[in-house]
Amino acid sequence: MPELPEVETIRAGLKRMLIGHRICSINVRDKKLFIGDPETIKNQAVIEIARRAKILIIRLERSYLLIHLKMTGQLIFVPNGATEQDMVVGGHPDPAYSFSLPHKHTHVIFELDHGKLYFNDLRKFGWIKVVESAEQIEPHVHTLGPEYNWPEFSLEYFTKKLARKKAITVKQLLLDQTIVAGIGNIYADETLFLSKVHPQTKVNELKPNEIQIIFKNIPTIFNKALKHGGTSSQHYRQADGKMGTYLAVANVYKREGMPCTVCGTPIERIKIAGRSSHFCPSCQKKR
DNA sequence: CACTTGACCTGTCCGC
DNA sequence: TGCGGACAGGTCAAGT
Repeated sequence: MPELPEVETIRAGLKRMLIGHRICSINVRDKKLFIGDPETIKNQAVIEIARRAKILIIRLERSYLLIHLKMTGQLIFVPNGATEQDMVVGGHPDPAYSFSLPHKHTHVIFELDHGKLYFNDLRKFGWIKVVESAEQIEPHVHTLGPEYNWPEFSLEYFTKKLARKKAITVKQLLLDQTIVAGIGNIYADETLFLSKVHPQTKVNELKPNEIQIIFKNIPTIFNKALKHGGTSSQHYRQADGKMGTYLAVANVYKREGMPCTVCGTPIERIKIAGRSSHFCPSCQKKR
């Protein structure tokens, strides 16, 4: 679930809370999710926190921590002196999705001089990796396409990339991280709704004006999601444990059977290449 | 090379 | 109530 807006929200939160603080100790409870030697990052201060696509890059004095949350990963910081009540985070209307820390899905605990950073991941797809130089980050980012707000992500670039695709649908295209980095299932659906393009439309059937509209709507959706602190349907939480609020303003994602916000037609859900895809059959006509 | 499928995990939900 | 199976969806390796 963490897509670009979610990871960026976590990055901003961690930056606010962790910069300048020192890692005192690391408790790795599941070694499978932690690549590298935890001892090497001990006593290093946090210098900067960056992001590339859905990967968090925490720069320490002599090392980098790379973190991918995949689907159910969480990074939550709890300051020293937090009360028992502060420890119960989540804020989900269903108490089953609120929790205190640590719990059975807490796999790594970073103890800093002013509090603890918890890495939780129900499905254990996420990972944390320690590297010693910027060069060692390269293998993890070299296949990624540009960020949505880089000058490299131009209409010309986007059109050119599309021209090399044939068989795939526009939904699959948006999920392809080598074209533009950071889009996942939620914002692919939301972008296509805003663009009035059916998710099953083949890439080589897109009209030039549709390509232009999709290109323009990618930043629109990302910026809207960032404003809402991301989408918390279940697991995603911000770095302070709070939920994101995008779901309340989503047009199609998780709205199967509910009326389209534009025309009232019930939203439909279909499978495209194994992923669920939500769309309005009236606003997004198939062809 | 373009594209598809399966694997990685664990919890929830649905139908019988 | 229990139980099997589908589903959640980011990414990569392996297969076509």
